[in-house]
Amino acid sequence: MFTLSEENYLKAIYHLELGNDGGVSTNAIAEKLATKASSVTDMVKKLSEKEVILYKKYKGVTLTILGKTVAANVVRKHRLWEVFLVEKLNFSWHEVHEVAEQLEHIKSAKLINQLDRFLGFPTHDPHGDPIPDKDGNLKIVAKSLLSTLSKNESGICIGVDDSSSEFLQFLDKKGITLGKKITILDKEDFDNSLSISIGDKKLSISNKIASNLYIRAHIGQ
Amino acid sequence: MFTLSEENYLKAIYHLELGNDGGVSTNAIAEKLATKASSVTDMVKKLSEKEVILYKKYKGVTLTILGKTVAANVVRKHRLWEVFLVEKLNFSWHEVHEVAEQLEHIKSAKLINQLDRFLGFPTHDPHGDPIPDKDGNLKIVAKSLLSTLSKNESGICIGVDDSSSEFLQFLDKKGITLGKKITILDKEDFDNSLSISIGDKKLSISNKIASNLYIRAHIGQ
DNA sequence: TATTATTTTTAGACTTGTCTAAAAATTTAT
DNA sequence: ATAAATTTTTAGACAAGTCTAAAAATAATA
Repeated sequence: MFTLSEENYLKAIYHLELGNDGGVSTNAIAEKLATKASSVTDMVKKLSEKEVILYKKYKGVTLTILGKTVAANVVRKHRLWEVFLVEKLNFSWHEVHEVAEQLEHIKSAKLINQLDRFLGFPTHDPHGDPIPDKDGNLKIVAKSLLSTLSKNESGICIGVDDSSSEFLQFLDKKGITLGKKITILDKEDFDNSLSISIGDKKLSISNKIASNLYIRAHIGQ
Repeated sequence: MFTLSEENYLKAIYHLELGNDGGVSTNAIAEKLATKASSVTDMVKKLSEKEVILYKKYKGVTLTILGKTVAANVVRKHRLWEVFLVEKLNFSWHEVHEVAEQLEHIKSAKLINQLDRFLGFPTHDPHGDPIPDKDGNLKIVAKSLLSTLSKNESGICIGVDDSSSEFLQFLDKKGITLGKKITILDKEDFDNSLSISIGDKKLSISNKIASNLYIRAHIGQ
């Protein structure tokens, strides 16, 4: 069994490993968890003894199979709860993270299995991130940034890169939500801003926005 | 804001105050929380400084208005989650306590308000205990122990006194659940056991069982 | 490659919540 | 009302998780 703190470390390392291939540095973990490098060193020794990570002094860490499973399970719980909050309790997608951070640590296999069933076995959370299955495997969907599409191409909005509360609230305001079809009407060369159609609306978005929206390719009109 | 441990102490004191009128003793709290009296003394000092309890050395404690509100809110969350687990996730009433003990500490006003709405503003948990409202008030329903009814009287099963897992599982097995109408068919003088009808079944129960079942009076047949 | 800069670890301290053992206060019983 | 039993508090210790400051290792640079 793992403490709340241990679970948070494992989750942080899990996310960092997905980004950078190879070992995860002490400083990277410290930054992600808003803690100090010395605290990370302490915890990393403990997790190493529990055989959920491999650790060599000064060489960073990697998750073991066991560690990956534990971490993926925390992520699974986090994302299932996010679905619950949005689908059943009418939370907006920018409000769910903080609460899911707490709910992800509730310990009960039956709870999470029944929640999964209750929600209809969702595969993605409200931000478009995949929900690991019971064994920690996740279904990767080929996705591109909206900014990489060309004029007249279109796709379905399936996720965000930046999931900060500010960005999500911005998208809400513009009416950009998961599952909507987006078509590139025009691209401006001088600032790479885009004219797009979404639903029955047309709007103009900056390249920065377009570089934070993931799109699944969509054939046909 | 209160820590998990502080919330558990407040909840224990809250429950003990409902039982015994007057101050709650250090030992009573220690027993309820399965901890040592010395630990209770430490925590009680801290809670006293936070002005949620009144504490005089050697004289036991009582909750302040603030303390009562905080405690009732934890109980409210506990019981709402229990309803959720039973009504939405198909838990049995004997399985909910352990999970609700964890869920009751999740901090989010929106979460609990929306959960309340989602569940249809329930007034009682799956064991028949009242759910405090947002201000900590609870609706007391006049109730009697089944063992106090006379022959040919009947009532609706509205709760249990002993909510141990074993007792609840026993009731499940016998088909005794909340909301069912129970009629006393006969009382045996020598051991105070009862013949009752519940639903379309007849069964015999000991006095011990009958002294752990709460009944709301039910006029007419 | 020698020196500087950065990263990581160690050493020691602090907080929270707990414990044991002993002292003090209160209650009970003779 | 005094002694015995019980309850409660104090004093000191411990584990988990964190911190600061300093030392050690690694990486970068001239």
